[in-house]
Amino acid sequence: MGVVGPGSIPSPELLEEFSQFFRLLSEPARLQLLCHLRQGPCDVASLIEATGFSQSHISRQLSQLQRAGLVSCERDGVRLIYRADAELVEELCDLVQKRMKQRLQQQLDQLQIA
Amino acid sequence: MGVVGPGSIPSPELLEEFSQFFRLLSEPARLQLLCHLRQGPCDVASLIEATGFSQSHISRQLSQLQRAGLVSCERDGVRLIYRADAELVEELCDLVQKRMKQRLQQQLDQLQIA
DNA sequence: GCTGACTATGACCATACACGCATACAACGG
DNA sequence: CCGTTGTATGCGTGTATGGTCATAGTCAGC
Repeated sequence: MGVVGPGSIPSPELLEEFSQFFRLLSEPARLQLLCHLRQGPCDVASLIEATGFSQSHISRQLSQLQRAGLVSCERDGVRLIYRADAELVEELCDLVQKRMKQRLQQQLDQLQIA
Repeated sequence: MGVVGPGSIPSPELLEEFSQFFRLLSEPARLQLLCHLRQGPCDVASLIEATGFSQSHISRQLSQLQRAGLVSCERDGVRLIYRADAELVEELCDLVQKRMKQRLQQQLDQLQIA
């Protein structure tokens, strides 16, 4: 039984925290950055190159992810090397994807019957 | 190794799907509705009562959740009884909460040292 | 069919925020 | 110290969407 599960209603504060967290992942740009960083530590220039976003945008998104503890950085001279810190995001995505597959399979089965 | 994990960059389409899903959970109102429904099937009137939101708002949010397969409904005469369909959301929230605790504990430990 | 209860939808406003541009700030090399 | 390079931030704009009100649709009973 989880915090959201049967038997309990989370406090508004907790609800707010959850939603803020999920909001971070609700932006393709941020998700994309996380994916790239998950391949290994990476400097900002590469992220700009890989995503095509402006430097200022990248910077902002990274700082948001950093505040949430999903990403951290260290200096290498004048530039920053970012790294993804938690496998949490992958676990979340895996769960979601598993569910997506289930749903599609069910819909397929429905069509088989008809 | 997951879809987001080391070794792969999800396609833009998949990225979009993930973000759309997380966007659903990024709204406290929807999360709240899910929590209530997770306690058991529930009619709309009760949800309005419990959340204080307008009927139209509830209706819209529920239809979004329904499209995503997180919620379903059946008629009881003229009214609709909604139910939460997947334990997925609870699993997601549990993971996030576990991570939140970890982070807070780490910060606590940092303060203990100083 | 008409009426009344319940739900969905169109129109609308307010706000949040994704982006880019310009610029200020920080760190290294000369 | 000053220029160069790399990163953060103030500002403006456009778009998406949360939220409400009014209204249209849907179902049961008379």
